[in-house]
Amino acid sequence: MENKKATIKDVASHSLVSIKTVSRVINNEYGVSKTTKSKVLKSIKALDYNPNKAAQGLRSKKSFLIGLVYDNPDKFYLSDIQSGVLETCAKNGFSVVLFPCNHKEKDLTEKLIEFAKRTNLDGLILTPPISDMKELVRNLQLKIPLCVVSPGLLTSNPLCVSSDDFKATYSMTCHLIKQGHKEIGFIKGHKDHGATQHRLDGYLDALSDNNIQIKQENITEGDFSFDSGEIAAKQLLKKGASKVTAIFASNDAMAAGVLKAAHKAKINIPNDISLVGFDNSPTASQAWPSITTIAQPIKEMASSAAQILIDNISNKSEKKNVNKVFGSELIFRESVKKIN
Amino acid sequence: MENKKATIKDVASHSLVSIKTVSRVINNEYGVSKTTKSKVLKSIKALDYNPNKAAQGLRSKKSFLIGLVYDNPDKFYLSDIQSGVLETCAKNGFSVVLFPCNHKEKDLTEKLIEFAKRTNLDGLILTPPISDMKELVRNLQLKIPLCVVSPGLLTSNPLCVSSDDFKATYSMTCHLIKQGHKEIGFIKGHKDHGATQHRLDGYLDALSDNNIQIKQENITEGDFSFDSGEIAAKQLLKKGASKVTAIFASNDAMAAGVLKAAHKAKINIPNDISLVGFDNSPTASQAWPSITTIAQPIKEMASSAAQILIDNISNKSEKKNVNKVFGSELIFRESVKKIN
DNA sequence: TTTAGAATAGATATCGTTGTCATTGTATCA
DNA sequence: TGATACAATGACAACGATATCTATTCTAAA
Repeated sequence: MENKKATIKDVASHSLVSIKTVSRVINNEYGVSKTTKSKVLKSIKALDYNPNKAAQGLRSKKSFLIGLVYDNPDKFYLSDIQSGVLETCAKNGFSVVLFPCNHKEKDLTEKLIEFAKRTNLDGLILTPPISDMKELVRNLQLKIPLCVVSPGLLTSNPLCVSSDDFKATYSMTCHLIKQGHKEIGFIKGHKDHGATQHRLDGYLDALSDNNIQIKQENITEGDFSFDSGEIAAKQLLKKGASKVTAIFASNDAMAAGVLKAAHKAKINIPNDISLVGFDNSPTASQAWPSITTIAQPIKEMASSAAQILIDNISNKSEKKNVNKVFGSELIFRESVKKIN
Repeated sequence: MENKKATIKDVASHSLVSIKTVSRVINNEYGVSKTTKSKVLKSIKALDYNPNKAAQGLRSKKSFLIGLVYDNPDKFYLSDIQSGVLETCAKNGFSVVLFPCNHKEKDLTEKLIEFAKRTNLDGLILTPPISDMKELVRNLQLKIPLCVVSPGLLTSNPLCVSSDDFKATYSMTCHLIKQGHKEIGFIKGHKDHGATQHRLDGYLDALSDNNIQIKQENITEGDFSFDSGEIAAKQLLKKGASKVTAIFASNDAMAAGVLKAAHKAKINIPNDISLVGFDNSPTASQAWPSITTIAQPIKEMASSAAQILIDNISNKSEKKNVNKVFGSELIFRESVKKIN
């Protein structure tokens, strides 16, 4: 049978110091001599001691719990976000509480506050499209430490990690142009996502900068879902397959939808039409043909968000405005063909 | 500004009862009159009181935390598992702590025990392939309440939810046979997953029961990954496309791999070869052609696992052996064609 | 009426930590 | 040498709930 769990008292008497000193060692506090510290550490190991989180939390008014808020149907994206946050939190002795939600819900702000209070969270990480909701972010950050991931617009929120969607889409569009494409269809993302506008802007600016006329009929609505990609593709393609020579889908799921539509319409990709996506999800590499796309370090971003948030919670030091921006990478595959 | 959070004392003095009575109300304990109860509940609402989990946990030696252990590359599967567990835990006032791991890790049992101790978990939910590790399950359940999801073999573990993989694969194989297929290729799953054997057995028994000869060359290895499906398909197909008329992949990811291999080899599905998968993941519905597959109520299973575990933790009553079995559903799509 | 037992309520100890403040020891300075 | 500063340490209260044990009130049966 297991012995009872060791407490700080056991460690204290084992190493012949006061419990306060043990506490100091546990929390890496200032004012413990090296010899005492190593003595205590030895006892901790010998007794297989783990601080009781409940007691720590009760006394220090912390819960060591961070909430991860999301409303994103993309499982691949979510999975990366989760593992990034998870790893960093674990490293810092924090646990993660998931909060899936519906960003269209009316009382979302209240629900989140209620959730944070009920669960006694130390902080919250918001992912798109929740991080895009300016008003919500503003209200929420008055109540609880926040770190937002890829917000649509730079808000007044002090803690933030973001990606360079504009630059990435711009580069990719230039790449298509360099491959000889001039009539490039574009499928927009979900209108509630900040990234949607950034990606569109990258596309538009690249066209302008290359003196290519922007045509509204080449730009279609989508919502980041596979189905919306398929529908949008039908629209772009029915205007005569001769029209657009390439399609830029705002994410890989929609690009996969385009692929399906093309298959159905017996349009060959990339021979008839080139295709690019965004996200570098497995969908893109597993499709046939494999899809040229843009990779962002989602996991690193999430990891970084967690670290920034934890530092902010733990540090009594001044709160700086942090906004870490991550770069993207173009991934070239089979779905793009040079023309002319 | 927010007032300080209300404590049980505030509620007690607000409703003019003792803190113990409030505690009784919170915990739905026996021995509080209806009038007192409603009075207290009113105060709780009025003061917007939430019990402090840390204090509750400290005193009652519970953490209200459940660990979800997984090592599964299938994001869709995981996502369903997570949301099922999450919902049920939230409903019961529990939080979920995720524990991704590597099932091949040597000291996994120790790591898990360490994790459970450090985080002070009240219970653990194990998913495949961790739930398939008999030895680990046996050792672990001595230390902490456990609920296993879809274990390969019925262990002595009292808490368990499982699916009828055998029956499902059997039915689907019979379906293929009814469509005129006799040479049916089969791609096995990862050898460490219990489901792998069950699914194979369903296939084998269906062939036997229909007096179809079992051919070892029609059965290939796989590991549930897209790539392994593609490789296995190449094997099955190179033996002359005339050989097998249908392929049964043990999951959808591998079925998608088969699809890619077929595309590359200019083999038309379903006209040249029929294809079925297992899992009913989005992969199957979004593929072109869409893939006939088998749906299991993963989310419900996960939800049920959480409920069973929580009941077991909370109930002082006798611990029954629980093994809830869930049925499957055949989903017919475009990838199967009747022949002859 | 009496009384047993159920229903209800309260006083106080306790869980395992950290916070506050006091005390000790030791090196440095005038 | 004595004063002083500062590092190192400890005693004890407090966090907010539940557990235990005791006391009161109410109800219904004897």
